[in-house]
Amino acid sequence: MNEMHPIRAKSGTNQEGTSAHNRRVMIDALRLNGQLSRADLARATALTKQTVSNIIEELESDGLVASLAAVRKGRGQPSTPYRLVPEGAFAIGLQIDRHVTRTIAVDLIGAVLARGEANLPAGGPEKGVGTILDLIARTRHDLAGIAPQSRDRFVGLGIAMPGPFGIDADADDPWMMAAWQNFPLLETLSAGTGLDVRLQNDAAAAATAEKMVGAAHGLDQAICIYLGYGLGAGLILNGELYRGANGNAGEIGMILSQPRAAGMKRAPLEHRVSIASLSKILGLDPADPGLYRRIDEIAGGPDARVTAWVEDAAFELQAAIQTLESIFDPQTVILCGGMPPGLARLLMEAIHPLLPSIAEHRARSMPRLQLGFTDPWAVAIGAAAEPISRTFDPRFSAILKTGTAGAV
Amino acid sequence: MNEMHPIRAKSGTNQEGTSAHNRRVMIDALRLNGQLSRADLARATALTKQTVSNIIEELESDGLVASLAAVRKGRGQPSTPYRLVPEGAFAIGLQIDRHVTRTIAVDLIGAVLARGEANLPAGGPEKGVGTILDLIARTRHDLAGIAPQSRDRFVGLGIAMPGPFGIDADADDPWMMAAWQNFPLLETLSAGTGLDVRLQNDAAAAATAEKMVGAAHGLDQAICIYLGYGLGAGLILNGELYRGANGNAGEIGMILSQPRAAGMKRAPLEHRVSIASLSKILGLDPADPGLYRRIDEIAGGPDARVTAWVEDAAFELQAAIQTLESIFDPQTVILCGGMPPGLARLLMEAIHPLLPSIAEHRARSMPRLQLGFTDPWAVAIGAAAEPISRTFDPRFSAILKTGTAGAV
DNA sequence: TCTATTAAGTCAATTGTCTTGACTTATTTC
DNA sequence: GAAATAAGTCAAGACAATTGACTTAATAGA
Repeated sequence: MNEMHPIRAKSGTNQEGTSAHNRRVMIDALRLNGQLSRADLARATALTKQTVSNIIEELESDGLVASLAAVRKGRGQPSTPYRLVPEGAFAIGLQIDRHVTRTIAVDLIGAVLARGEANLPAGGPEKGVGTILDLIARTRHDLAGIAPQSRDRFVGLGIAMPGPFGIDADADDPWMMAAWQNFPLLETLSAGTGLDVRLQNDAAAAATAEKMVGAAHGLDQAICIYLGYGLGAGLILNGELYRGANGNAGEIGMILSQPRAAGMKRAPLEHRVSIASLSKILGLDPADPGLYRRIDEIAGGPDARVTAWVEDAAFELQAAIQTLESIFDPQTVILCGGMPPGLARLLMEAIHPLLPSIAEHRARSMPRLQLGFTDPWAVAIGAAAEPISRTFDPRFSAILKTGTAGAV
Repeated sequence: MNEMHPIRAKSGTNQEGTSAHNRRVMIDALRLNGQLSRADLARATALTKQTVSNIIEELESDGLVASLAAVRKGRGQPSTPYRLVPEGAFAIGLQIDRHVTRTIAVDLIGAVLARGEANLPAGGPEKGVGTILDLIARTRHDLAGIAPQSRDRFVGLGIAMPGPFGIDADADDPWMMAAWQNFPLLETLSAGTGLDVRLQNDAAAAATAEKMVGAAHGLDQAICIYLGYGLGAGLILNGELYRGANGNAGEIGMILSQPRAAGMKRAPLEHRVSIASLSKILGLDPADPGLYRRIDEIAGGPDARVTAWVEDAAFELQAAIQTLESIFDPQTVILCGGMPPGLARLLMEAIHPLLPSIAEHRARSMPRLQLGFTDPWAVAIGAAAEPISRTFDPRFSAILKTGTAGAV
């Protein structure tokens, strides 16, 4: 029917989908609980002992899990716990951040094994791609020195860069991020590295990092506010990063804040709450490689400009947090970003007390707001964690026949 | 391991999960495309013809799908299209809305077959439950008159009432909604009706209605703003209603709007954008059963109070829509609610032009904002649609062994 | 110290579901 | 009228989880 319109339908599944899901569930359970016996896994996943045994045997021969010494605990045969093998998989993360690009190599458990950094030449992607490919090659080489088995065990290359994507960007953007967005980056890097390449915005990457090895580890509903050069949020909903219809979900920096007084105009939140805005106030050059150190110095000794910025940013963040809580009803909100830890602490202090919200409910067992990574490398780590997550985390689309199944 | 802490893990799946998913996918495809042949279904779902044939045969013998006359279209054997059988399943929806309660009976395709309404007696749930059970019984009786087969084909009872849930509510709430929330409603109604009972807030129910039979039909990423006595949003993310950690996602009425001038305090959005706030301004009694008619009359003839409220509400809604677009990057935003259509039109006009946002992207093919149901019955329809959706729509949790699988 | 109990884990057969490839049927095109 | 095309069926096969009995190895209790 409907020759004209394509038929809209979700994909079906089969035994392969079942098996792939169950393998992912095992890995996820080991990631969350550290180590579990086959019997533990059977109970936790509602599968039978036999099924778990078969899957674990497979995963072991694939080099993804390994057994530990048997433990005696009470009556019955001692159990043999299993753990993830860090060297079971590797991924590369690439951050493209205006004037600088960073690479990170991580293993299956998200541990950072190698990193690299380079300045991006002026002139946009045509020139920058060479630098990037060199940097990736160098990082892979470094990684091969530490973990020779990595050569055959890459699951992908994750890229993080500032969003939003697919929007006609400001012409006056000095960093030519618009040019980067229009450049066929995925195709070029896929061809240049032979890896499976995906793109996410930097806030999403930061959230991926928090989920894999940070404050959101084990949480299924968490909102990560990422305060870097810009402002964004990574949305972890039902255990997965939410991307929206066009991959631009979480662009809270583009929210227009209400005019605060008559005559004031609505302005994007990012204009008040970002390292870019702070740099502007401090008269610093955002291209300065030592920017973070400079900000750290200035923020350390009391500085009226910093205090005013913090107050203003905190005012907006209070509202943003209250808004996000009202909309998402998350388990927690995590503030992270590429900023000096001292500045992050000032912000956290200024944000408290939080505005009242539905987050103040009876069942709360976790702080409403937590501080996540403030390391400038967190985005690159998240970029690297994305292929690991995509390949090994249980998710709906991994079950479907046409879903991007990954390789588990 | 970890005797103290329960093991955290997702559930595994098996052949049953596979089969259940594939059945749901078939039903979903027929719902979206109206009618499809087995071959169409095989192509659309990536399953084999044989598998589709087996599943369709089963669904047909279960009375959920039926064949239509064969159609010749080009070379090859004519195809036999299948469609959903409306009488294949039925559900009851119950709306509890302060002074009034409504019931709706729908079939598999979401068509309304019976409805009922009653005033809720003062005195809260202890007294109200009797009224409700009577009303449900009456609706089931009416339905049995139209569709005798409904007796054996109920998939559940969906309840919608104002949220948020689990929050210590205002003591000065004149409608005793807090008492309703503390009352063991699900248990009582489950025992009283023998049906599977679920609860959602009214905005979520409105979104469920839009998804099943309204403006969000076939959309996977849509935000429904529900403007009724209160204000809320129903979030359709990846084709499913998002509930948040505690079932309170979408409570945008609780967002504290920024002070608009020095000296003004932050106030919940709901205080400006709701029928409650309009009633207050107009000096109307919200308990008046004729409230909507009265508002319609007043809004019809130019009225300065209405104009001022519309302007104010539209100002806030502009910001709310821009915020939601920035956060979710949805395909569209739908404004719906329990208000006179004339008022809805005034609001829609006043909201335009929309504030700029990432929704203005290159690939846009749908209006950023659409008007959905303004029928006061929409929430009850959505409540009734929820069990249908839960039972027949493809979703992750339906695949899992311990997921609430429903009965497909 | 011996025995019963408990729990982990394996073995072999079974079941349920999708897949495969050949086949039948019905229609249009040339 | 023959060839091409597409829908749909048949029967055997493949795959993955399940079942129930069994083995192994520990502790608890008499």
